[in-house]
Amino acid sequence: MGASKIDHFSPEHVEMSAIMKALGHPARLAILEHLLKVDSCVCGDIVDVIPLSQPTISQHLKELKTVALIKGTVEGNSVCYCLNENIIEKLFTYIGNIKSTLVAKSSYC
Amino acid sequence: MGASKIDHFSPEHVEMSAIMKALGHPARLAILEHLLKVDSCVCGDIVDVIPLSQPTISQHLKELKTVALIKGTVEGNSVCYCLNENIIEKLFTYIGNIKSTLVAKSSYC
DNA sequence: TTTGCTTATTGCAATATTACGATAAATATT
DNA sequence: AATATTTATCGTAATATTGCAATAAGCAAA
Repeated sequence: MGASKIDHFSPEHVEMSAIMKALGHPARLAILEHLLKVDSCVCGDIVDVIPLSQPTISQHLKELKTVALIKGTVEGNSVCYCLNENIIEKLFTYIGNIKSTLVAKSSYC
Repeated sequence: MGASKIDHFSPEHVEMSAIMKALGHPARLAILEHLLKVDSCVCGDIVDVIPLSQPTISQHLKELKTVALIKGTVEGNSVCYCLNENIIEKLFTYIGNIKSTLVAKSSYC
């Protein structure tokens, strides 16, 4: 096969894993942090900052957009990208739940 | 090409993205949550709980082990898997930093 | 030591990802 | 209108991932 059998898993697992997967590439984490660092959302400069070609960056941005980790709004000639706080929050909450359940549990091996 | 040019990115981005990538599959999230739910670490039953074959589960476990999200200790016949709190904590901290920076920033588009 | 049980590995097919050159599409400027 | 600028898409090659049947490897009893 090759494709993951996502129909066998819960919607929450499918959604969360898609978000994690989108963050599962150093370039996409670098894009995320760049968007965080830069004050304005004007974002053609991502290509200048990250050592990958313009088409590749565009593709990575698309993947981040697909899971709604970022939003992009057209602004004249260029496109302004910025982070979507909601999705980051969702991810934070999910990991936080795992963490606290784990701490409460304290059965190790 | 095809392989990601990880040598172009910071060690932190490489490490964090590897952890995220390991969680970027519904089966691996399901494994994680199962380990969290079950009180004992005795874990041959993952195969019974998740609708994938034994070799596939074994492979997913290996990926989680590679990034140290889980630990596995041999226990007689079987292997006992459990979560590694440190890595979960690390992930939580990383996302938390992004989140709080984002909140403090409040420049949207 | 043979048998059974549990987990890992191998080999392979199907599919997905990564990366980029070439090119298109859309808007700005001249 | 012609040109420049910016971003997206297409096409393609290289590599990685996903999944499983078959099989190996390791240990526990009998």
